Amino acid sequence: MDEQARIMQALGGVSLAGHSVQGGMALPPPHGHDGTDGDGRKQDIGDILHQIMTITDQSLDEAQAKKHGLNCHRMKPALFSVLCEIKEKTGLSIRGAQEEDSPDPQLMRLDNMLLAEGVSGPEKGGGSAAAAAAAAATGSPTDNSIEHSDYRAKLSQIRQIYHTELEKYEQACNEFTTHVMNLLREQSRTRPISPKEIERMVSIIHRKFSSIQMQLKQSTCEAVMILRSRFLDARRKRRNFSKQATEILNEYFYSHLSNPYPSEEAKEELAKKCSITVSQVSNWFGNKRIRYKKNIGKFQEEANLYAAKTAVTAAHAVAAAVQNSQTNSPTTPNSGFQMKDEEFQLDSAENKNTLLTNMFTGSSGSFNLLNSGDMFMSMQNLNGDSYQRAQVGANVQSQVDTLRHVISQTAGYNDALGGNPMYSPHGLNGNGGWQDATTPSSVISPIEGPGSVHSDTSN
DNA sequence: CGGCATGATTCTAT
DNA sequence: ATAGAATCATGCCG
Repeated sequence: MDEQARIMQALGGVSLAGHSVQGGMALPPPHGHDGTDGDGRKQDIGDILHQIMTITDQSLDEAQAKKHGLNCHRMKPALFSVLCEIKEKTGLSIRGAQEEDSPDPQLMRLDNMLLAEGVSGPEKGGGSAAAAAAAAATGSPTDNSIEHSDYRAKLSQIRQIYHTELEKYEQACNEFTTHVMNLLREQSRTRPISPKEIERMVSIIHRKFSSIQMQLKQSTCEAVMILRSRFLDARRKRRNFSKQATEILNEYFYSHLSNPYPSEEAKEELAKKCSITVSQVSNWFGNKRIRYKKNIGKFQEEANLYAAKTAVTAAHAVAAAVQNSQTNSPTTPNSGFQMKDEEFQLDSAENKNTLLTNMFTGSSGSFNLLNSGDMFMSMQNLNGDSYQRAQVGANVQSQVDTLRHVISQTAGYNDALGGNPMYSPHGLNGNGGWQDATTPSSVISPIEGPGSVHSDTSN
């Protein structure tokens, strides 16, 4: 554009002095220069070219002075009228080139996509905090923002680049437009330029710049598409959870075998613990429940393993609790989870219940896992026998009753244990479904007294 | 490479 | 909206 300006200036400044062409308008060749003396003409052209080439050497003042000189030239009005006349004749053909600027469908598509992807349009994010807020606003909890944080971060990066570039282009466009308009206005003193033409020139410039913008938008769209596909691929690609994560999930599953439906809070906690998403936790439990149910026998070993693990964990916890019982306020050991909801505390109590039962039945060293309600349930299902809860319940019950007393004096688990002395395994019923499947274990009535028979015992 | 394990997705029923 | 069930697709291991 510098060049263009220079040339325009050169033409405006030089052409009249050189008695030649001005402002791109064709003039009839001056008389006497009809090719008879080729050398002289070449000389003239050479002069003009030289002047054009050296125009940059002129100072601004020099150029202004020259321009002023031209404007004041006595022949200027005459030339101007000639130019007007010529323009009258040629103007029509120029008009024909005018076209309506209909909205480009491709550009519209790009715009729509950028808008849909949140690249253009109102500020939807930018920062991760804002992204999280947006996720929360759309109704999806923290899950989405975690899952998509990487995607969002990349998207916001693209967005930022896009806006920076767009701004740059707009600025450049405005600058150039202003410059051209000034030039044209300036030139309108020496040649006829209507405001409409200036307008047209501006629209041409804008079109050129919008085509550049379109390229930018296209590139941005491509970047978003690539990001998207990569993100989706990554999501589709299955990666096994870490061993630790699987362990944590299994621990929870088997310690809540009676009702393996973690609450939202529990899921979030598990997700955090396992460094996975909440939906992954949900998937895992969904898969686990169904696969466990399908083939309990296959999972028996695993169940035993985790029950033992849970018991050991609880053993440490209770041992600590008993040790500290004299001095400490009640603590809530909870199998490694930092759960604070009532439901989980109850389950923790269940674990202790198992442990203490084992301890008091003399099965030191190896745990009598069958005394765990959940484990019992597992065996029952494995054998396909009817659930003889009452018998075993009584067996456990006597021990638990003893223990309740001890515990109530030591760690303050009175409520939890008192509420569920039977260990109430809301387990698989005859139909192969978990009893009270949709009811969190926390709803296990704390009012039920010892020996009361839970409704699901009939299964 | 085959077969099983497992995480994800989809469809259906509630 | 959620769980169950079926299914897909990939990871892993012998």
